[in-house]
Amino acid sequence: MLFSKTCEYAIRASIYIAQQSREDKKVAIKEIAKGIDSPEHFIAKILQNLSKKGFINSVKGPNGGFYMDKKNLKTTISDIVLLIDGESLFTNCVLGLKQCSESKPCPLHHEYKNTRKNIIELFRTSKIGQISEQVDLNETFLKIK
Amino acid sequence: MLFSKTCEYAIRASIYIAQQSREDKKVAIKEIAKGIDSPEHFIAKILQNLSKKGFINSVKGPNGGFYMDKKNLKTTISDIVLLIDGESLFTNCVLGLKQCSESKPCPLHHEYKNTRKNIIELFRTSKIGQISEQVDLNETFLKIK
DNA sequence: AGAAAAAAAGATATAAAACTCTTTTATTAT
DNA sequence: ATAATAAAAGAGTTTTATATCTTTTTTTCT
Repeated sequence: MLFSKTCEYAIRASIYIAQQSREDKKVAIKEIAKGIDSPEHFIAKILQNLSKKGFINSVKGPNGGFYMDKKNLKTTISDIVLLIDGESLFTNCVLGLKQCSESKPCPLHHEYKNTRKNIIELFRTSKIGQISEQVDLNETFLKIK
Repeated sequence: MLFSKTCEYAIRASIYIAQQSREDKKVAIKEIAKGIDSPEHFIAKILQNLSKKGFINSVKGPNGGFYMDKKNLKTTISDIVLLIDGESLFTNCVLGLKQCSESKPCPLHHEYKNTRKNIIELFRTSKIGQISEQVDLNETFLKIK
């Protein structure tokens, strides 16, 4: 697994919120949990965190909920991964060595270099807003039963 | 992280054993733990498992220890990952959807396809025996302090 | 002002991963 | 045969990730 469960949910939730936001809808936790098939209380915690860090917007009270403004629609997968899982996927040694580097490489360092570049590039260029469009067109899905 | 800690240790230990085996040395758990900088009792469990599944060879008693025969030197990283972490890295949806597929893809499915192919190819073609040669030549390292 | 809705915050519970310790079994050398 | 060595096996602990439950705060609507 590349991501923690928390991170998977965070990405899926962000895409869900983005999709609704493009129609100017705010969505409540309960709806998000259903929409991405995640535990309600768990995703609540995650949304709280995303909100505190400014990746999503929120309004309390009746007719409140979560949404994403123009700026936040430009958030990338990479941004979310960095927030939730930290930079380890992008920087840590694939074999878990603390000091692995170009000059003192682990046995997989050079072999893995290109793949890592691939991963970083992919997630850096994937914008939540853009991704959500495909979901809106029913080309891709956030939950599958 | 691509691998569990257990899997990282398993790979490093296998490479270490392979390296020593090419000089026809058997190695004890204690030496392996030192050689790859891992918790001794933890790696013991992992070696037990690798041995039971036939990926490494072992002999009990004085002058005993672990080694790899010709056949086992051909073991790939992929083989070890499959044994320890299972196939999830190679097959599971990157966003954690249970039913993600070509016909019902998650929002990252197509984007991630190539990267995944990369990962699989890399680990399928990386043989422990071959990797251990670079370590022997001090070109790459199993622990770095 | 009061009731209801919804997120924020805090505390707790459960499960899985990582790690440790102890006992047993097999092998070898004296 | 006995003692020593080393892996195998079993059981236990600690830590981290995942998930749940409860209370508080903010906002809106009547």
